Amino acid sequence: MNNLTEIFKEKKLKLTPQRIAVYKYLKSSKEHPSAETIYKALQPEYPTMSLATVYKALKTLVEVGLVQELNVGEGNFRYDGNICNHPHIQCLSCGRVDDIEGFCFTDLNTSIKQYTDYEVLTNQVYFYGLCKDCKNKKK
Amino acid sequence: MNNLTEIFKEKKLKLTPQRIAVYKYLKSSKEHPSAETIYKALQPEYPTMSLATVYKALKTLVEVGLVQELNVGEGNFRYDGNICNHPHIQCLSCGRVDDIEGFCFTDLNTSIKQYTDYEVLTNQVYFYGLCKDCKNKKK
DNA sequence: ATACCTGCAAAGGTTTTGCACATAC
DNA sequence: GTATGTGCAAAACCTTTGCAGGTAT
Repeated sequence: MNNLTEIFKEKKLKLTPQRIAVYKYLKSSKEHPSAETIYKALQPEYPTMSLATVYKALKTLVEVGLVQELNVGEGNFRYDGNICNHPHIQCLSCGRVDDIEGFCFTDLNTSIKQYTDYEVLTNQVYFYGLCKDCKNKKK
Repeated sequence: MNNLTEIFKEKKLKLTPQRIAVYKYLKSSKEHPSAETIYKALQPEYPTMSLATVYKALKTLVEVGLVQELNVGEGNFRYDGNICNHPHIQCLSCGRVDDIEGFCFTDLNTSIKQYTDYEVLTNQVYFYGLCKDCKNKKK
């Protein structure tokens, strides 16, 4: 939350209730929600906020580096309030997306250098499988 | 090409000129084209083929495992005729997508097991950076 | 006071769908 | 001959945009 205030002040962006709400929601959630999901979740508390505003707030937050955009290949984007570089895993059965903690792939950028003539800057690693619940249901 | 014939026969799918053209194009290309790109590329030789048919052909090819779908986070899908599990890299400047060869991440599924309660099945690894051409242009 | 942001509605881009006709088997 | 696939147009999604009015600084 302090990050938000500082960075917005520094970049001369306005700290509106809508932007705060979106950021707060992302910081408190581990669900990697889509814009639509965020919009619906904030609806009760911010009934007048529009979906377009959610999209605009997300774009701004991504631009200033407070939030990261994920694309697990569903045809839409998801957002993550945790900006440190960590892999994600999606359940092929129920679609939920979880963080994988304790494993950092930043060093991969270095290991991959010898296999490409690109200047490697970042990476995204996605795993796919079956979550605990869906595994149990199958039994 | 033999794969295509065999698998389609086995799954009782029809081997139409359109499906063959899409598959052949993907096998011959290293560009990881989108549906639109494939459609335009095949236009001269198949002027009556519709974009919807390209989409349907791609869906079928992905379903039977002859082609893989990529999502580098552009808001659309790209397709790859090379189905073995390899990482991709996209240029943040010009948007091109290249294969990274000589590096296989299948063993990552095993190494990641201790960090998640999912049953890990597959993964997708994307790198982002600057390609040779764009690096040189900047100088 | 004013530059920036919101909310609405409309537009833009990608992918899917329904249906009549065509074609691979 | 029949089930499946194609081509067209329309629809369904997700995301962006333009603009008038509102608000944080």
